[in-house]
This record gives sequence, structure tokens and C-alpha cells, in this order.
Amino acid sequence: MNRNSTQAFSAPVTARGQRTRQKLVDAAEAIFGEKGYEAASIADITRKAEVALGTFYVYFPDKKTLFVEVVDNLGDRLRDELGRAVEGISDRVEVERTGLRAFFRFIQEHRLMYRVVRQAEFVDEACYRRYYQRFAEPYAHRLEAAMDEGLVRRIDPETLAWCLMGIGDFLGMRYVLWRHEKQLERALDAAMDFIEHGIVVGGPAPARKKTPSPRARRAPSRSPKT
Amino acid sequence: MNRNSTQAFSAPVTARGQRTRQKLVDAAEAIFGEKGYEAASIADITRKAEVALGTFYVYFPDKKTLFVEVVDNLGDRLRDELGRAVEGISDRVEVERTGLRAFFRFIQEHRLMYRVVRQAEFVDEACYRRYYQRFAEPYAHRLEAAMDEGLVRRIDPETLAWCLMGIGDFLGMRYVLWRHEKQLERALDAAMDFIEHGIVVGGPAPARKKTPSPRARRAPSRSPKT
Amino acid sequence: MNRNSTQAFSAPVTARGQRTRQKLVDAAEAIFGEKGYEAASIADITRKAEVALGTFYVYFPDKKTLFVEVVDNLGDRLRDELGRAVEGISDRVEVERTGLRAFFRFIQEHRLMYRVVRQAEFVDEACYRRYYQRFAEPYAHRLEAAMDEGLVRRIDPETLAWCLMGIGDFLGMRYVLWRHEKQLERALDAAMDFIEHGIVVGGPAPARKKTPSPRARRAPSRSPKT
Amino acid sequence: MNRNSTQAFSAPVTARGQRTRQKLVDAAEAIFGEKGYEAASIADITRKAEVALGTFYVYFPDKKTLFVEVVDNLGDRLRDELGRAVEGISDRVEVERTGLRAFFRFIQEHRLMYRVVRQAEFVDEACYRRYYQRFAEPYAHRLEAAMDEGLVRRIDPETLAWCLMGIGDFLGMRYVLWRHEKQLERALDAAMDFIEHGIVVGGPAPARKKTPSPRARRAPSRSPKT
DNA sequence: CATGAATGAGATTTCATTCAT
DNA sequence: AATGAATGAAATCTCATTCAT
Repeated sequence: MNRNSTQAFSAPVTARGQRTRQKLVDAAEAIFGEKGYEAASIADITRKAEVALGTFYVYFPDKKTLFVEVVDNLGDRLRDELGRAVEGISDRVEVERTGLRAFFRFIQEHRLMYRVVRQAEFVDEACYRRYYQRFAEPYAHRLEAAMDEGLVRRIDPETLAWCLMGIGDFLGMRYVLWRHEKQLERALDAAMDFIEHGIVVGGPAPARKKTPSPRARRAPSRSPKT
Repeated sequence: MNRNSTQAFSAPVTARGQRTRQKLVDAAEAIFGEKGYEAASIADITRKAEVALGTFYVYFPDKKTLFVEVVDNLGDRLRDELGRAVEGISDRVEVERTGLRAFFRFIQEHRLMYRVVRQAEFVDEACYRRYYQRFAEPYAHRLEAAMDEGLVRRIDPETLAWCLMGIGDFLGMRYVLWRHEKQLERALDAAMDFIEHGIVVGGPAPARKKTPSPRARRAPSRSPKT
Repeated sequence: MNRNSTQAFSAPVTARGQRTRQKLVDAAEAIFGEKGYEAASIADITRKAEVALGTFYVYFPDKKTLFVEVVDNLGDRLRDELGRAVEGISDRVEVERTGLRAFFRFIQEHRLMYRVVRQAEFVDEACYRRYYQRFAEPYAHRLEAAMDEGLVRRIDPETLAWCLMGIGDFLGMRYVLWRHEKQLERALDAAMDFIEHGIVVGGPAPARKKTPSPRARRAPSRSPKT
Repeated sequence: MNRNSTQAFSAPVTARGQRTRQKLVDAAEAIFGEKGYEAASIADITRKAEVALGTFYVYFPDKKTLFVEVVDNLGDRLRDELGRAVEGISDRVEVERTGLRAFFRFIQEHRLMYRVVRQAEFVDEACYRRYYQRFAEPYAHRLEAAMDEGLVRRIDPETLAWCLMGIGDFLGMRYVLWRHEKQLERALDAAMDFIEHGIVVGGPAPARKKTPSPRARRAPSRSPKT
């Protein structure tokens, strides 16, 4: 059925080739973000990149491969940008606030691309997970280090990392993607208040609590210390 | 193209018709969850529903309309289920914990359908937003009421609602969809610890802090250097 | 990669469907014969059949399947036609002559189709072999029966069948396909002369010769019996 | 489209150029045999020849031209090889046997290329006919000469040549290409028996029978029953 | 109400060929 | 002479939707 050859895929490596390839990646970023993975056609991408249709297949074996590359690129850039943003900040709370702010700025600047990631789930699940896990793991490690230094309360670091990512993601969707940016700063402050102190009224954080059995914690916080 | 919700479309209303319609909705739920919106064909759905291809168009004007109905159904059911789960619980923290747990159970039981929602963004954005806003608004109201009663610290309720939704969403993805359910309870406890008390070590929750101007907070306030 | 469903292919079975299907098969016969397998496009076939392009895929999963069906059809018809032609003829030589003549007539009437078979080798080798073997086997059996009755000299029947098929095929190519039909009858007579008596001058057929060792037969025919 | 053989095409003539050209022809031989004309791509050929894609068009104006050259080469080599094989053999029957054997050996050694010829029919019919006619004509002449010398019965030489070619072709397909080589010698003996003496039992070859009118021969002449 | 054959626009992908280097 | 990036026409195949029964 498939009379394909057995050679691996190989794309041009000259400078000119690199330029063409980049044009395609950039165009894909824009088109995927605008229309979504399925609705974006190769023709859309090559038209935007101002190359011929066939040129696409000189550089990528198929649409999915390019999509995965675009998503991975996005992840790399986001990671680098956030890393740069919080570099040198020692106050842990300030790291979170700055990181969150940098994340929102990144979304603002790559509004279209950000939407693309959600699509990845049905295109290439591995790539989808990779996108989130690439952050979650180092994030958890840094949080754990902060806990060791006494800068953050001791909470299972992995869970905490995913909670904070969820907060960032949803606020980004609500206040950046959906264009309510006037409320963004207010929301950021409110979120930081929540992240710092939680929802419980007046309670100090319990000191050394190991994750308790769920039942035992029914009445948790009314400790005299408050 | 845009025959939105004001459809001049009229479908059978007999009992038999209702049954056929339901078969289609149920089948669509399964197929959309399994394959995603684009990859799911009408033929897939009618085959699963055990009706003829043409019957689809007796009940729905097009594929998108059915998809939107499925997503809306999903949202309604989730809302109802969570509502039922926390009904009658007075302890606010317990409401959160129970709600989170009910949400995870819902995902477990509708693993495929959960994935459908993310697809909605590029199919019908209104429906996608509706899905989240339907929760966010009442949630914010209930949180505000709890604040009024002094059960929850005063934080911008809308922001808080989206933060909590983000936490639930990401933990659900990480610990339910990605099948690490053995860690689910531990993660739930850790998350509740975070939600209750935040990340800051030992500090009491500040009483009445109004959202400060962003610039003013550049350096953490307790620093005389500012 | 391939999000195909797992259901087997199923084509319409109504009378109308049968008619459409036949139109496609007939058109394919003509187009394949005219252009060859590769050069014949689905669009060519549906255009000739006067149906829409998509209709093709209602009846056949792909081009190859239709091609195989066409070749198999051709083989069936040829077999039936030759069978009918020689039915009731008792003189064995006359059977050969009549069969050859019927074969030539078949080619004349299905000139295009006949060319198709040669293409099958690269399309579906099984189908290609089937085409020839379907004849070779019963042919060899009938020849063997004729040998048992003393109507034909005893020669390995399978080899003999393939020799006779080769003769028919090449004469058909030379004198029918290549349009030298004026010479056809003369060629038929010459071929029959050869088939009946071989090329050796004056020699009677050796009576009971079992297939001798190749070396031993170096000087074969100058036996006194001649 | 029709730049047939009178090409205004000029290729490099240096020694280096000749080497490159030969690499391409050799590679094409292999690739065409393996994949068939249509499925073989220029890229396949240049990859195998270890030259750049563009180099192809330095030596050949298009794919078809190279294919025709390959087929013609094949024909030339086969003719030469068979010529060499029977050189100096005086016994006519032995010439046939040796020629057949040499043909089979040629197929064995160029198994893939043999298949190429059948493809030629739809690529370039002239080349296809040329392939067979190049043999048929000298073959017929030699047979006629043998008849003049009384070594072979007098049968229309052209017809006889095509019959013998058909026999060789079909036996080659059946017993060499389809890998039943263990039976090859036996088949060769059986075929020679048939070729020498025909199928008719015991009968002496009729002496001077001119091709009779077809109608007159309806009933075999020796049968009183008619 | 229900059916399912028919439609055709549109998507992906291949590859012979060109041409600037 | 040789290169290989770029081209775009053309082919296969899918599927939402229509409509006659």
C-alpha cells in the first residue's frame, strides 16, 4: 500500500534553507493560533510564509510534526522568559508575583500561540504533557528548595507547583486571553494575597503539619494560636 | 455560517423522536470524547447511535450544534453534581474540599468528556467561555457570601473563584486524567493545605489590605529601604 | 496517524446502488485499459461513469481494490467464454484450435482490458498470478485427461499448459493487439501446425519417453524409428 | 511532450561525465525493477546513484527517456547473451534448448529487470514493441534459414518465432520469476519435447501442407464422420 | 420520521522538473 | 559538471450535507 522509501526525513541545512524553515515556523505559529490545529491548512501556512505549497514538505514530513515543533518552541521560550524574569530575586513571594506577571506578559505577546497549546491534547498527547511537565518539575524543585530554606511552608512541592500553574493558567485565560486586562493588576494582587495566605480567616499557617489523614482534619484551624 | 442559537430549526417532538435524539446525544458524547471534534464524523456518531446517517439532520442542523449541546450538557451536569455534593455543608473549607473531591470523581466518570471541553475553544468560543463562566459566577457569589459571613478572608471573589477553578482543573488533569490516582488523596490534602493557608511561613493573614498599587509594592513592604 | 475507524468497508446494496457500482466497474475497465493503472485517475473513472468523484469511495475503498476486481472479472469472463467455445468438441486438436480462436476473439472484443492484466504485476501480484493460474490448473487437468485417453502425447501437463498459454498470449499480442489481424488466420494455422507436430522434420513423436536426464538427451532424434 | 528520440538534448561527454551517466543508468535499472516505473522517483534513482537530484537532468531530459534507455539496454544485453550462448551449435533443436536455458539464466540474474519490460507497454509503447520485435525478426530469419536447410519443418517463420518466444516467456515467469526453480529442468525437458514433436500422438508431420482455408479445416480432415 | 446513496469542496501529500549558485 | 532548494500541478481520499424515497 505504502510504497514509501525507508530513508529518514532530511531537510535542507543551508543558510537559505534555515531562513525558509523559519518562515514556515513563524507562519505556522500565527495560523495555528488563529484557526486552531485542524482548521489550519498547509496551504494557509505556506501562503503566509510566502513559499510554495510543496516547500512545506521539503522541511516537514507532515502537519503534525510542525505543530509539535511549534508547541515545543513555545514551551522553551516561555521557560526561558520566566527564568530570566525572576533571576536574582530572593524574596520568594516576589518570585511568584514576578513570575506570574511575566507569564501574563508572555501570553499578551503570544496571545495566539497560547491558545494553541490546549489543542495539543488531541494532536500529540506526549507533546501536550511535555509542555506542562517541563515547567512542573523544575518548579517543584525550586519550591522544595525554598521550603528547605524556610521561605515557603512545607507542602507537597509537586502538588503546589501544579496548583500555582493552574492559577496562572486560569487567570491568564480569564484576564488576558479574554481581554479584561484592565482588571489584570487587581486580579494579580488578589491572587498573590490568596497564594500567600490562603482563604482561612486570621489563621496562621500551621507549623509542621505533615499531610494528615483526610478524616482527621475535619476541624482544622481553630487552634488557640490564632 | 452563523445560525447561532436562534435556530429556525425544528426537530421531532414525539416520544420516539425524543428517544432517537437522546441516542444521538449520548453517542456524540462518547465519540467526541474519544476522537475529538474534528476527527469525529457524523457517520461515527450515527453508527454508534444505531440510526441512519440522514437521521442526524432530522435532529440537528449541523455537527457544531450537537457539539455545543454536548458541551452545555456536560457543564450542566457537572454544576448539578457539585451542587448536590456540597449541599448542606456549612464549614467553608469542607465545602471546598468536598467540591474538589466531587470534581475529581466527575472527571473519573467522564474521563473522555472532560477532554471535549478543551476542543470547544476553537469550535465555538462562546460555548467554551460559557462552560467556565457558568461556574465562575455563582462560585464567586458564594465565596463573597462566605466572606460576608466571615468564613473566608476578603479577597476579590471573582479572582479567587478563578484561582480555585484553575487549581481543580490542573490537579484533575495531573492526577486523574493522567492516571496517577494513587497520589490523588495526598494531592488533595496538600492542595487544601495550600488553599487554606497559602505559602507564606507562619505569617498571619493581613487583615484589611486593599489591593496596593503595583509600583508601590515593587519592594516587599516591610523593607525600610523603599 | 491514521484515525480510521475499525469497521469493515460496506457498500450500498440496493438496486440503484448495484447500477451505480456497475457503471463504475465498466468505466474503470475502459479507463484502465486505455491509460494503464497508474495514469488512470479516480476522476477519469468517475467522469466516464458519470457519477461524482466521491461516489467512487462509496463503493470501493481505493483504486487498487477496483482494479483487482476488474482483473478478476476479466479472468472469469475469459474462462467462461473459452469454456463455452470448446464445449462439446471431442477432437483434441480441434479443442486447441477453437480455444485459441475464441481467445483471439475475446481479446479483439476486450482489447483494452487485455492490456490491463500485464499491469497487475506491480499493483497486486497475487491478483496477477491468480489470473494466469486460474487457467493453468484446469487446463493442465484437461490436457492430462486427454493424455489418459491417448488423444495427446504424454508431456508434463503443467508445462504443456503454460507453453500453450504462452503461445496464445504472444500471438494475441502480436496479431490482435498490434493490429495485424489480416495475418491472424494464417498465424493460427501455422501455430496449430506447430502445436500439433512440433518443429522436428519428419519425425514421429517418440512413444513413451519419460523426461530424460538433460545430458543423456544430447543426441535425441536420430533414432531408427524416424 | 513528444521529444522522442530526435533529442536536441546534449549531455556531458567527458570521462567523468560518462561515469556519472552510467551510475544513473545502473541505479535506474535497480530502482525501476524494484518499484516499477511510476513508483520509482528520480530522487530514488539519484540517491542510489549517489549523485544530486539535479544531476539527473544534466544527463537525461526526463524520466521516460531514461526508462526507455534502460529497456533498450536490457534488450540488447539479452540478445547478445543469447547470441553468445548458441554460437557454434549446429543442431537446431539444441540451439532452441540452449537458448531457452540461457534465457532462464538471464532472468535469474536480472529478475527485477525482467519485470520492467511489462511496465513499458504503458510508458512508451514503441519501446515495448521494439523490445520484442528486436528478437522476433532475427529469430524468424534464423528459423527460416534452418527450414531452408531442412533442419526445421516449414512453418510460417514469424509465427513460429512468436510461439517460441511465448513459450520462453511464460515458462520463465512460471518457473523462474515465481521461484519454482527446482522444477525448471523438468519443465525445460517437457517443453523441448513439445517443441520438437508437438502434441499429436504418433502422427508423422505432414509434409507440405499449405495453410488451409480456415473454413475448410472445420472438421479435421482425416475424420470420416464429418 | 427515517433512510442511505450521492455529492463535491477541500485537505494532505507526492514528485517531476527548474534554476540560481 | 554538479548541486539541491524551490515549485506547483495533480492525485488520492474524507466527510458534512442534501434529497429523493
